[in-house]
Amino acid sequence: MSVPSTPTRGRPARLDHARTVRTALDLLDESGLDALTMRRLADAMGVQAGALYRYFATKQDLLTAMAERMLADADGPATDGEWSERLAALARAMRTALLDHRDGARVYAGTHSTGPNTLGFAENVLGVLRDAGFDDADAARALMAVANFTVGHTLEEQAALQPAGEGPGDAGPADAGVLRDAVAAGRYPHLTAALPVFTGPDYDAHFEFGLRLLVDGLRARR
Amino acid sequence: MSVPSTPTRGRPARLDHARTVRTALDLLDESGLDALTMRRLADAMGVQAGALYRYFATKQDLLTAMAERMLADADGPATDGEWSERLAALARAMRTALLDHRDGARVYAGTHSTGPNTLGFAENVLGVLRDAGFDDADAARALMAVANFTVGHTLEEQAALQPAGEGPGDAGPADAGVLRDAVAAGRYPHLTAALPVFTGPDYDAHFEFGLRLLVDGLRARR
DNA sequence: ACCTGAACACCGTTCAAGT
DNA sequence: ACCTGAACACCGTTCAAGT
Repeated sequence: MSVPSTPTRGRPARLDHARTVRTALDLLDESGLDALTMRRLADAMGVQAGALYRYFATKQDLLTAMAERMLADADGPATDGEWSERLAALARAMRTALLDHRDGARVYAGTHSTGPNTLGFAENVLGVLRDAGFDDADAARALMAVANFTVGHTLEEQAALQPAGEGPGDAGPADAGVLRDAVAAGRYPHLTAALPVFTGPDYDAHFEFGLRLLVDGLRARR
Repeated sequence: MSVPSTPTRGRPARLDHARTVRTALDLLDESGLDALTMRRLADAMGVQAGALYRYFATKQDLLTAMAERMLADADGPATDGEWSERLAALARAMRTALLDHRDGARVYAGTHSTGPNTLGFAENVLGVLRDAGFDDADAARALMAVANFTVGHTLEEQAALQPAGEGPGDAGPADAGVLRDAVAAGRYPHLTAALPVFTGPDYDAHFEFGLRLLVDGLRARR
């Protein structure tokens, strides 16, 4: 009882689950997913690479823990208002949570967390939908549709964001020129007309458009 | 003029772009993306790993060529009928093209092809939408929404398909049990109700549901 | 021109041994 | 109990040298 309540006193443990995940997310933001290696993470924690395996059985487990932690920011209390606006707010929160970390969507897409943040988010979305009158099957499938769209969109958005040459997938600003040249080289009248919309950087509007389609589709179904 | 028109006569070249991409897709189907290394591909072609770099500047270029080739199967002539059914048919063709190869969605999501199959597919979708009366911006954004949903969905579907233990992301059939346990351990009334839909393997229905939402959303907008 | 051989600078993961 | 040191079995990529 008389021991200090702050366990950081005394010889601080160099490694623990939460601190390691936080450091990994910092490293992700600084250098991207491709540069996030167990060795570099160990370095950042002042430890040898092998020591990480006392806390994470595999690198995949680490990535899953990172994905779970990201979703903490999307797992807030549901806003009030109409079901359609509450659903949209949750989808926006998910996109924002992934955008908050470099390669966030790639990390999320490559894992399958069953942690409280991930399940809590799903629970919130399902609650909004079931309260709105959708049955179990429709609510479940609507959640999947919204989540899959959001992940697919954010994957694309973050690929377009990163500077060319970094990470896989030669997306990025330089990609716009490559795409323009490729479209110009062939006979793509429709693509030529639509090209300015693609190369334009207004991903907020793109996301809102797709989200609107899903919500309106759900409204038509109710 | 008198040389044989079949260049396969004489000493056959061990390497060429198209044959290498085909072999890489075969290897992908057999062993999955994580087992697709430049060394193993070189082995399958009867060549040293370094030799591949005469045809592909990086492994990323190889993956992009693979993605481009996959989409050949989605780039057929547009069917006739109503715009909504033509659009749905194109989305289904894309999903099928990705499903046709193990980890197909992961390969596709990690690349940004500007080849004729990829651009041709986009051109087809845009043509259907613009012919239906959508303006350039709406057509472009509708294409993105449908493509992003399709990729997100198929990513999820293929992750759930693969046996546990293989590839990253401990999805797979075993994942259903993990998810069930996690849901049972917490207080998730909505998730508990919806769980059978998630663990059920009817991905066709899941895809059709999301696709329907998007199409109905577009109909409401026209 | 096309490919080999060998190297460079890394990886994830394991595990006996130290403290 | 927690971490080190060192190894194992690999990677993607480069490049002089061969044919």
